[in-house]
Order: sequence, then C-alpha cells, then structure tokens
Amino acid sequence: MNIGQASDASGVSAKMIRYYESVGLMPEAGRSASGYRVYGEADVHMLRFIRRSRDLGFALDDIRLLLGLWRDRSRPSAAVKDIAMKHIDDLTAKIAELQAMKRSLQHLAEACHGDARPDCPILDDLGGPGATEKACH
Amino acid sequence: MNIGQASDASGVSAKMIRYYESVGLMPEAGRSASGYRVYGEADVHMLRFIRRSRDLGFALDDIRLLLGLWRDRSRPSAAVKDIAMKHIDDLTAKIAELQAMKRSLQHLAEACHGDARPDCPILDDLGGPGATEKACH
DNA sequence: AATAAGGCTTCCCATGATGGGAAGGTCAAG
DNA sequence: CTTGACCTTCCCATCATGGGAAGCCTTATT
Repeated sequence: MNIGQASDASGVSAKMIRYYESVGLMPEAGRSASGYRVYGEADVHMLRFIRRSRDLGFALDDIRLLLGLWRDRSRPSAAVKDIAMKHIDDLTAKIAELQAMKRSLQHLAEACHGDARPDCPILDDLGGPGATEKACH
Repeated sequence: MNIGQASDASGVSAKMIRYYESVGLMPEAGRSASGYRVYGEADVHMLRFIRRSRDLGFALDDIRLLLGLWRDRSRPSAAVKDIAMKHIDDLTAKIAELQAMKRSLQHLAEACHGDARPDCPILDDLGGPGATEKACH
C-alpha cells in the first residue's frame, strides 16, 4: 500500500502521515525499491487510532502516550483514564472560557440596536474604561 | 511614555505592542531622539481597546475592522453588530465542537473502571473500527 | 517505445498570536 | 563613571496543518 492508499484508508492526509512519521508518532515506514513509503493494515490501524484521538481533541503528545498504552497489553486502565480525565478538564476549561466570551458579547450585542445610527454599546464597551462584564449576573 | 509604561498602562505586553505596530494594527509610534518608541494617552486607549477585543476572542483582522469603526464616529451600529454576531456564531460553533468531544470522552471515561486491570474501553474505542459516538444518544 | 497523467519524494514557506532570548544601544541613580 | 534597568532589532519556537515547487516513478494510452 502506498501513502495515498493509506491516506484514503485511514482518513489521514498523506502530508500528515509523513509529518507523524517525522515527529516519531508513526514508526518509519518501509520503502519500496524506488523509495516510496509502504504501509500495511497495522499502519492503517494506527493511523485511524491517531485520527480518532485527534477528533477527540487530544494533542500529539497525549497521543504518543496513548499509543504507548495501546501497545502495552498489560497497562493499567487507570493510566489511560488519567489522560482522558485531564483532557476532559482542559476541554471544560476551554469551553467555560469561550462561553464567558460569548455571554459578554451577547449582552453587548443585545444592547446594540444594529441599525444606521452610530451609537453602539459594543464599541463603547471596547473603548471604555471598565471591565467587559460590568456588574453583570 | 515609553513602551514599558504603555504596556503597564494597557495590559498589553511590550512584545505585542511592537507586533501590533508591525502588522499595522497600531500606527507607527513616535520615536524619541534615541529611537525609543513614545506613546500618549490615545495610544494606551487604543491598546486597551485591542486588549479587550482580544479578551472577547476577536481575531486581529476583526479588531482591525472594529478599530476602523471605532474611529469613524458616523459608522452605522449595524456594521459593528454584524462583526459581533459573526463572532458569536464562531464561538457557538467552537463551543459545540468542544462539547461534542467532551461528551464522547466522558462516555468512554465512565465506562473505564480506571484501576490496575488492563481492559480499557477508551483504548478499545480509539483502536476500534466504529465511530466515536457508537449508537449513542 | 514514447508520452502523458498522476502519484510519490524532499524541501521550504505560511498560518495566528504569543513568548524567549541574544546582541547591543540608552538612561537614570548612585 | 559604573551599574542595572530599559529599550532596540532580529531570529527562533510554538501547534497542527496545508500549499507549492522541482524532480523522480509508475501506469496507461497512444
């Protein structure tokens, strides 16, 4: 299997497959006589693992750890759960941050009539002296 | 006022002040005889505007637009609100994406006993053939 | 057999916003 | 006049991904 086929089979772009190899996430691929990378089913399986992990938002460093645990048939499941729980915490924090932005912005947008008149509470707030969330909730 | 004082007064790092100048977000600062950047109150005001906009998650390109509208005393408030609403949409989409990740991960983590035993639904899912959200909700 | 199309290789560059750090000039207090 | 704090510019790193060029390889069609 060439890299294009491995890409199609795994959903990981050829560009990224080479990158994952270059950063040691994937082992060095075998090569054909002419220098083409050659992949097998196990490689596609690993690429899918990486892709699913990325879809869940894991960073490549986390995936490196997860791949190690995946290969180690005797790992304690607690080790995996730890990584997952930390990531859940990160996601929770990020979500809260974005929600705070959204809330502030929605308050401002509600106060802005959004027509041809020039007065605009949004700009007043951005340019104003106070905090974004002025004595709100 | 030197860059350090402007930084303290605005909450924007000196590094970023220079960067904002280099990308045309801030006008070129005046210089002292010895080449130091010199700032006034209006500059600090603008820097604070940028900082608050960043805190609300606006990209620098959006801030460029917002600054233009800020300066234009006769802008229609609708123009500002448009930018804000688009950003709210972006935030909403991003939040939904992260929440989907979190939900999937939480389901998997709940199913994982997280002890010394090696069997782990999280790794089973990552390595498995199906979709992350298997026939779930 | 020659040729064209398309896949593969490596290498460099760009993103967005930020920080780190080096090498060297400047200012103010002692 | 020295010392330390501040300023300058320039380069590099992040994180994961894509774009594109130059050149080689393979396959299919004339």
